[in-house]
Amino acid sequence: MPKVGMEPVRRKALVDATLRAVGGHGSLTVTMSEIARHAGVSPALAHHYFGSKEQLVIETIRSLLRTLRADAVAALKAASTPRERLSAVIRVNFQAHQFAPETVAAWLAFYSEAQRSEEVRRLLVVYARRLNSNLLASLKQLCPDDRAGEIADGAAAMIDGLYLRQGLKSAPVSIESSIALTEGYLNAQLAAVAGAASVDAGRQLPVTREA
Amino acid sequence: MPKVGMEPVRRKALVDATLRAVGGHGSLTVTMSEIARHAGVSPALAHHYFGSKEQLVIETIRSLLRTLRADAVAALKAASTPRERLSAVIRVNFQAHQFAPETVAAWLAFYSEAQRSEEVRRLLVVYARRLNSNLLASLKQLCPDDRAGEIADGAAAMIDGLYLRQGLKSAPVSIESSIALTEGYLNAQLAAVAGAASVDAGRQLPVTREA
Amino acid sequence: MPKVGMEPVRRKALVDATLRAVGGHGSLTVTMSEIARHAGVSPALAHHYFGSKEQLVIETIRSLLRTLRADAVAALKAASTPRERLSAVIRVNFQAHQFAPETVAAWLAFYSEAQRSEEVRRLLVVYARRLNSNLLASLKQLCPDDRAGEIADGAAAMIDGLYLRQGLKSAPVSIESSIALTEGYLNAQLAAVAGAASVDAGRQLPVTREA
Amino acid sequence: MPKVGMEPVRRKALVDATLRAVGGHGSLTVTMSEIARHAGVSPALAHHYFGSKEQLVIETIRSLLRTLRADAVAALKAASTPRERLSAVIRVNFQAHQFAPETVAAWLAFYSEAQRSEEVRRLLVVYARRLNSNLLASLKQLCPDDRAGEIADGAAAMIDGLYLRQGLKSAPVSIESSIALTEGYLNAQLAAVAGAASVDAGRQLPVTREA
DNA sequence: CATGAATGAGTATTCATTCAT
DNA sequence: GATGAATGAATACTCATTCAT
Repeated sequence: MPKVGMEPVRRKALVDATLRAVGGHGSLTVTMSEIARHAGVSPALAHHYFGSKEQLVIETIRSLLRTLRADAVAALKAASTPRERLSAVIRVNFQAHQFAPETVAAWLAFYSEAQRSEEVRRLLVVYARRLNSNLLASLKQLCPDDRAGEIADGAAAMIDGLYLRQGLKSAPVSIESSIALTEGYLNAQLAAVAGAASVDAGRQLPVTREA
Repeated sequence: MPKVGMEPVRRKALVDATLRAVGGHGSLTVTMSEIARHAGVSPALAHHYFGSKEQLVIETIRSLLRTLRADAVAALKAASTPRERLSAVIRVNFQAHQFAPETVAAWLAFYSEAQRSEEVRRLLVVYARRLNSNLLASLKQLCPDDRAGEIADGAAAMIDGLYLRQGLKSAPVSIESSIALTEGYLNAQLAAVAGAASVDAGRQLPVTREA
Repeated sequence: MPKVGMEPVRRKALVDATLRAVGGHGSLTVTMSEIARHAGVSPALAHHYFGSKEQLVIETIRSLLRTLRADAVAALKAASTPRERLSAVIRVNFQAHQFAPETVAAWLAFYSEAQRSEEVRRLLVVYARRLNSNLLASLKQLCPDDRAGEIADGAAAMIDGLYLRQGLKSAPVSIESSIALTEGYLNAQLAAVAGAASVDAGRQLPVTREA
Repeated sequence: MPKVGMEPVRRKALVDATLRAVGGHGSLTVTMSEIARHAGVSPALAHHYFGSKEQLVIETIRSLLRTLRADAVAALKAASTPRERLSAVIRVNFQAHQFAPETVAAWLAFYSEAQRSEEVRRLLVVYARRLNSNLLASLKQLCPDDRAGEIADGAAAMIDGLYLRQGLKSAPVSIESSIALTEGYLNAQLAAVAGAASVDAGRQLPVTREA
């Protein structure tokens, strides 16, 4: 006996099932039947709610990004200095759930799908831009704008690369090491900027412009 | 009009066609027919020479890695100092052919496939290890072993991450910027090591051990 | 217009269609499409319900053997003496449906398949054993055990051989002749046993042990 | 360097290879490539000499029957009485080579093929008729014509049936048992005829009409 | 709300056969 | 005389999707 008000429950179950199935399988070649089985419903129901596999996948990516954004917002709120905010961003990206092999595998599959689906590509670009701008906002308070942009690009690339290697499973880079590596990058780059700044101190404004 | 001695010609044509087709399509869901069409032969011939799609894909990855290795060997030979060798490794990875959107897309597809095919995973792990050890060999001549390991991991991650972003196409990180970013990372890390070394100069051997 | 509860209907239709198609074609090289057409459904549905052609064939053999067993059980129940039971077994094997050219052709195809499929071989061995033991049970009540075994083997071989010839179509051995031939074999063998027994009467127990 | 006069050599090699391959595989689904490999030549050569797979198979059956006939002729020549000739026929059919699992499997495959190929059917019918007439010729010298016909049919069926069971491999009927069973059948039937004849002695001519 | 039933459109793979050399 | 090269046609099997219930 079908109950009313099941729609949000089913939608969430299907989205979660998709993430799990795609993650477990490592690609979007999972069948709708398998996804539906994970969610404990019939494949027909998945179509009923999402219209197509493509849409279900897109909703799943959206959901993943939503979570990531919420986590980032929460972490940023708890940080008080620019440097702390940078660490917060890094921590969020490497938190256990995101860095789990399953999730990483799903990310990979989505990146791959981005080659074909314009909408998926757009979503991933949005994610990439947000990561960059999160880093940039804090970095601009610690160094000149042009350097900030470079460092943000470098840090973002390193984060993504650490994900990629995690996807190969055999990579010996743990969560802690990943965080340490990224922090180390930021420290070294900021130190270099600071060193240059102190040399140039007579001609240039201090780069730290804490709001 | 069949001619003798076509086997190597066809094999190469098919491997190239696979790279192109997978790259263009962004995933291994390309059909054998499409690959064969790219190579100007019938799908049956692809099976005749490679036995299965899986094997054709594996040969294609092997071929890609072979090229990359040959390029690396050549570049390393032309470099004379450890620091130059590091730059050589970076340059090879970002050279135009490797960094072309098509090739990058193919790489992504292969990484995704690694989740399912043990053999593909093994090949990619070999590549990852080689990149690391290429960096490591030079770094160990410029800084203590433990730091060398960390810097190698960081640089490798950054390289892979820059690839990933390249795959999204909308990323504004050009070949030159990618190289600059990675070089910047190495410079900053090595500078940090050198700074620490000069501070510790009384207790520690100089880290530069140019052969 | 899909109706619920169709599964058993479709399964039966497909099994029947397989028997007909294999029988008509004389070998398992019939295509799934042809079988499905016989059953009035799509090839995809056959796969949906049976998973593979191999399984569909196996289910078909199982069904054929099930029918044969049920017929044998019924016929044996109606017989009261050992000799009548022997006749019942013979009659069942040569009844019109089993001896139809189509069914015989299917049997041949299955025997041939037994060379490749272990499971098919097992099923046919089960059938062969059952035929033997059906004959043996009655024969043991009419003659010594060792003779009973031989006669059972001979009768079973004759039955199978008559099938084989029926498969060639041009053989002029009708159902009635087939039955007469097999009955004749039993009569002659049992007569020989009886003759020998009466000669040995002084030294040996009577072999007839009617229950 | 191809040699002249190879044609008969190649033809024989291919026919033998076909028998072996079909026997080993248990059906005509063996590929031409496999047959050719067995014969140590290219598939193209098989076509060159036989035109098609169908023709190669037919030639193979023809060759098998030719051998069988030659063996029968030789065996019959060595026998002097009708009863000995019957034994000779039986012995030939169960001689080691004919009764080898591989050969039996090939026979089965041919019987199955007879459902589709008119020419194969004709060949097998010829074989069946010859077996019958070989038996019949001798039987007619030992009993009245109508009884001779029945006994020949029975004996032929039994021989074929023993082949069929041999094809299932698990059948415990050895060459010797098979011969004994068939001889036993003939003995019992002939004894029955003789018994009836002696009873009818006053009205009927003696059935033994040794030439 | 939910699903069993059903299929069309595809896809890798196989294989007998052809042909230029 | 012999074969490597090549393919068209076929076939089992898959899967997203639809629809009546």
